[in-house]
Amino acid sequence: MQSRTHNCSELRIENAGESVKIVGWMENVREVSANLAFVVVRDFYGTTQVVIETEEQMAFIKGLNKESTISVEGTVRERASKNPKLPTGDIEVLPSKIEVLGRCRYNELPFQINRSRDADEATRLKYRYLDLRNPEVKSNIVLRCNVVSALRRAMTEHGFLEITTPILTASSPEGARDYLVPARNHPGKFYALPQAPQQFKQLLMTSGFDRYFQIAPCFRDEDARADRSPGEFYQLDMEMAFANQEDVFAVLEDVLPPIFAQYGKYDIASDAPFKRISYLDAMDTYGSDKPDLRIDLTVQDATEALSDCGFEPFAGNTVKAVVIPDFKETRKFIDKLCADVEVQSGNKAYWFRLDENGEPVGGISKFVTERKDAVAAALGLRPGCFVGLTAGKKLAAQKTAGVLVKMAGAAVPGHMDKERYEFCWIVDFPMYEIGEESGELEFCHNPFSMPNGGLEILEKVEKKEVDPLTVTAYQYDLVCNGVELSSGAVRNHDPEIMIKAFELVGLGEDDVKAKFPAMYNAFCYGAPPHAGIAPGVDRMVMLLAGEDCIREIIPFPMNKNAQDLMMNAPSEVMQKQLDELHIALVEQE
RNA sequence: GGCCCAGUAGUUCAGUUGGUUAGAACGCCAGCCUGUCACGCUGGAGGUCGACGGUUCGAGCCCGUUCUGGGUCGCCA
Repeated sequence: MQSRTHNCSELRIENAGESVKIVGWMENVREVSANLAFVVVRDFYGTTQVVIETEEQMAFIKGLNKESTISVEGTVRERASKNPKLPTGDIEVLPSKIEVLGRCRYNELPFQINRSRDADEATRLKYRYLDLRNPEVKSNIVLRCNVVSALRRAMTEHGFLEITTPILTASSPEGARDYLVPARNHPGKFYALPQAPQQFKQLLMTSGFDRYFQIAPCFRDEDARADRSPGEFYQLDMEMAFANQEDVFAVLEDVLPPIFAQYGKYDIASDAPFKRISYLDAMDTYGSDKPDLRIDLTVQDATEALSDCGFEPFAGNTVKAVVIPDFKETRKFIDKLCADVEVQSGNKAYWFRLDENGEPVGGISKFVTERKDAVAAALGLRPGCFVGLTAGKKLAAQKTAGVLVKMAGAAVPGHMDKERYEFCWIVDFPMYEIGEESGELEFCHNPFSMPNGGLEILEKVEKKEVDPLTVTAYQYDLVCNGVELSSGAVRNHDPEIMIKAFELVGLGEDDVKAKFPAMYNAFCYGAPPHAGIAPGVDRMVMLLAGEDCIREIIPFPMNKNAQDLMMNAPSEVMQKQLDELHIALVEQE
């Protein structure tokens, strides 16, 4: 006989009378009397009820712990009392033979399978193979498979070739901390795991491949966040030759909406073309370069109206305001909102309200009362308005206000249309910035991006005709519901412009050659203009699943400290291994 | 590395101003129950209150240190 004739979600009333064999985990036993019990068998596909009517079988089942795997041969029959809530609720299997396939040796599990999501996370991760038995947990992994498969299909249909690039490669001088791999045959030298296939894909373009993509593993040794797993993650990495920003946008605007519509928790996704917002506008209006366009609140400037009002934290600072009309929430609600903003942003938020007569009340209202008419005019206030305020250097005030917008949007009723996916492109990122530590001009993002204006604009900067801080790059982010899904750029494929871009930050041709030898050399042999982007697969699946924590959509996640509690990684290794790799450990202080 | 939150039964949690034997639900074990499906009923076992130190006649509760986990800032070309 076959190992099974049907899976656990297949049998229906039409199968009544058939001889079948099902296999799966013994999820539950409902013992109704001394010689009547119901056994729920669960496999990947669903559950099927097995009815126990003989004393012999009853004794056998009672000797088994739940979560053991069993096979059941028997006859399908119509249930005496049906369960309309289950697909297989009309039938049950009357067994002729029950076998144990894998005994569960424990009658108590670390957590109950169907409630594993409530359990302590460290325990879930240690027993991830049990956690994943929970259909609710498993479904996110299934979703991930479906999304990756759909992305592959769509990219292939758009003429992209999937090409794999090396995992063991060279350490890159800039960017995140690398994961290093000691080279056994080269004492003192190291490979690095790629932070992204960035240089390889640009080299593919230079090699004459026209459209490349890859579901690429990326490795960065940086600390975790709720939406950022430590160590490793996946990107839908893509690059197009002879392409500009619009070409890249067109591909993703074609590929993503159908996938979001089909696999997303919410049915509505933005139509193409997605809204485009310049970086500076995004920071001014939303206090964030990843705005959540489902929220209707925005940031206003209140520096002129309030910086000299006598409230110490505002003095000499930029002040930003988030106004919420017809505000009905309690003092307790406001305090929690401000506390949450502080935790999230690292900066304090302040507030006052206008009562029904338009008088400032609560929070810092005593600093506002004298100038209430001017403030109301500047911010467009009406009686009943709540005014959230942030202050600091311009960027800090903006970012804190941005956090306030997102938190208030989510918490105050009526300001967020949650059940949808709102995409936007953030464009025109600045090419340069003044580094906070160095005080010198530095690259804002990566140095591979083409400046808007090309060589000409850089020469003008050199001649002091143009402020370098006003130069923008063909650098863009794709944002969905306040999540940075993706970052990309039109690349700088011209060695001359590359050198000029480096010269402006005090570097030169030698630095370009030293830092990116392969790419620089390759570009000297005739490179196509090219552009690309790399949407994060994990973040995308997180959005589609409606999960707030990245670990929920990763099959075997690490904890926040980059440990795999199930595999016990990282772990110590044998001295022999260290010797082979020419590694000597020193005592840490 | 900084800051915030949490740690009490196998699991999720409650625990009053510091005061008798630390409770509930689920799970587990036993008994009962002939159509359950979150089965039901009765009973039972199960605790170094994360660890260490302190204050006190007395600490799950207060103080200090520390460990673990999560969140966040820094970091993430």
